[in-house]
Amino acid sequence: MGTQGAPRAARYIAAMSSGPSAGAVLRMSKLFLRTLRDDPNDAEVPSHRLLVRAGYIRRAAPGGFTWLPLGWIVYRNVERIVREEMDAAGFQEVHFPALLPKEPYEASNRWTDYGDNLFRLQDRHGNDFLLAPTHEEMFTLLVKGLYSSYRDLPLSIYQIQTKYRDEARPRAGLLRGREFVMKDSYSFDIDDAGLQRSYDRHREAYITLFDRLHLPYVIVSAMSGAMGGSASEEFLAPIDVGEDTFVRCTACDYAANTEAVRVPVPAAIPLDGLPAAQVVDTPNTPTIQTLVDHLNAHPEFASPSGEWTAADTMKNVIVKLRHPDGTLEPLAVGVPGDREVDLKRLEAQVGPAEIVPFDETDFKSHPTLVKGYIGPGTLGLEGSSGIRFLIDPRIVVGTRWVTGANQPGKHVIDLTYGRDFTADGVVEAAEVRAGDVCPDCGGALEIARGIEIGHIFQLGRKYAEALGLQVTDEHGKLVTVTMGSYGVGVSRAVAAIAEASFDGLGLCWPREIAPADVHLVIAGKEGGPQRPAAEALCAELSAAGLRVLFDDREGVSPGVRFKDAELVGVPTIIVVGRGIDDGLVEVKDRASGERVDMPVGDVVAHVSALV
RNA sequence: CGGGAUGUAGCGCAGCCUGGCUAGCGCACCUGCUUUGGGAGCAGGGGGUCGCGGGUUCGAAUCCCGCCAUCCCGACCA
Repeated sequence: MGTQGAPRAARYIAAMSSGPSAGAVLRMSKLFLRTLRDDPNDAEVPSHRLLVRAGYIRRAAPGGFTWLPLGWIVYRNVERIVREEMDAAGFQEVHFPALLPKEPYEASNRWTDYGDNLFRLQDRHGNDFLLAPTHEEMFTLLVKGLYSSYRDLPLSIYQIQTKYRDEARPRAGLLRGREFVMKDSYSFDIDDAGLQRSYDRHREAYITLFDRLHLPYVIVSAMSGAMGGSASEEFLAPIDVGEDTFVRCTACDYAANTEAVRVPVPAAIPLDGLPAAQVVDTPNTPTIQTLVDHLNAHPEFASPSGEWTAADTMKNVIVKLRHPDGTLEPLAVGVPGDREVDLKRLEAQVGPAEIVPFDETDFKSHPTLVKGYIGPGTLGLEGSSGIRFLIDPRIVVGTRWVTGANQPGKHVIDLTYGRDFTADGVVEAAEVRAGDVCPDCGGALEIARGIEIGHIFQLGRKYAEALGLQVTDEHGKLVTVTMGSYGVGVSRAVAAIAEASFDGLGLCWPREIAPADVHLVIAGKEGGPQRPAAEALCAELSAAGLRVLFDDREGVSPGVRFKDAELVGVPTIIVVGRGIDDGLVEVKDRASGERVDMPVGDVVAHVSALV
């Protein structure tokens, strides 16, 4: 990505204000650091385990961590890189409070839509406040207060800020806390084309950013969830401890969050000549498996393919939607019987409503529903139950199904969509499986896990409308601004980088992220030539602008020093040991484990070339 | 929010079932001596509201009740 003149100045300023402290020396004899020999009991994922063991972070609260000196250096390196790339893209930094009044969030409905994940509190007067989970409302109001013309747009501004979410279950250390740092940007444009350009600029900036952070990523189509809005993509680091499940095509570059996967719609089948639907006795078959077994055990029910399978059946699942205003609405979902309804996918489609189970009491209040034998006849807004009925996209005109006949012990065979039944709409709620068909190329999909490290949204006009952000266009008419929002988990990125780079010995940082360029180790008898030689080398490295972590501790055995150096994960380890009598020191690459002896006089040039 | 497990020194753990001396071990820490290329040895030492609150008992780390926290699996979410 190219950088123009003006951004370069911004880059310089950012580097000056929070730069990587060229030439800094951290002496381990003085450093506030204690490494742990054992894994902390409560840490499960590698990044959490190693960051605690290596003395980078320490748990301070449920879902909250204290950064120790090494960790804080690493954190600031990540933050600096994020800032530099935002500035380079021409975005401007602002900073909001985290503690905010409720009113803007009431205007956007997020005070309620965000649910229990929002930290709410009151001041001494009983006024409601929140600890912001993201800042769409505040950015919108800020722009509204200052700008009023199309001439001022486009605009993209960002902040790097502590965010709060009352997670049901904080876990995995830095990967999911209740307090975390996020970079959030917002774009403001006059029209959809402008929004698309702003979105694309952020997308490009994120690609540059994550490349620079040495984070592997997959860009997947996503749902926008509680943020509202339409187009949305996630940057996922494909790492198994991640909590996001996504699919990717094994043949083309299609990738999507499971919630956003679109099922290819099959072609309709002509209705002419299809067999008529018939109601048949299927006693004691309330589940798909019992139904399929029964059909196969009775030859009079001839299957078109020779043998009945769950895929020949249609399963109708009833749930309730709880809308943000608290009202409950029953909803029927029809999916092929060989697939479960994925409640997460369903919820993503019907948001902001939540899914709650349809229980025995609900069945009693809907007497036309026969549990285990529910079928389209009773479903639908026009049906006898009046329950809205949504179906899987695979159920197209001409497809035939075995499904409930709305009588105990009876099913209907060859019930044909478009002839015998219809639905109120289509919904993507069936589970996604490995091997499913790619909607782009028809290849096979695979399922993988990832850590969400970035998320970009085209919000559209939701917030601008709710909060009245309008500007005059070139004709002097008021138009509502369209917005985008773009997040990067900064503190999470530290853990994600650790996850992407650690090995069996410890952390293994990319150089620009690492707390130092070199880890200088003294390995020799106290009083021997090693210490003075190491001190001299340390001074030279520092003078050359290299950041040095210097293990100058006394009375520490070489084994401990080596283990600590590997655990801490600085990319280059220099050992001043027994070779010093011949003027040699050992230079080891942390990642590859390669070590070479070289004349002490060559070290500065060697390491400088790596940086 | 459901199911399970756990909570004892900075970290890792034993003790609890079957209540009873001063609550113990390893690592880490302090002192001394030895050791110095892969988490050293010996000797001595400091450090504990046994998660919190209530109860039973002559007596509670141990038994009972409640709460909190942590981890795992679900549910939910950046």
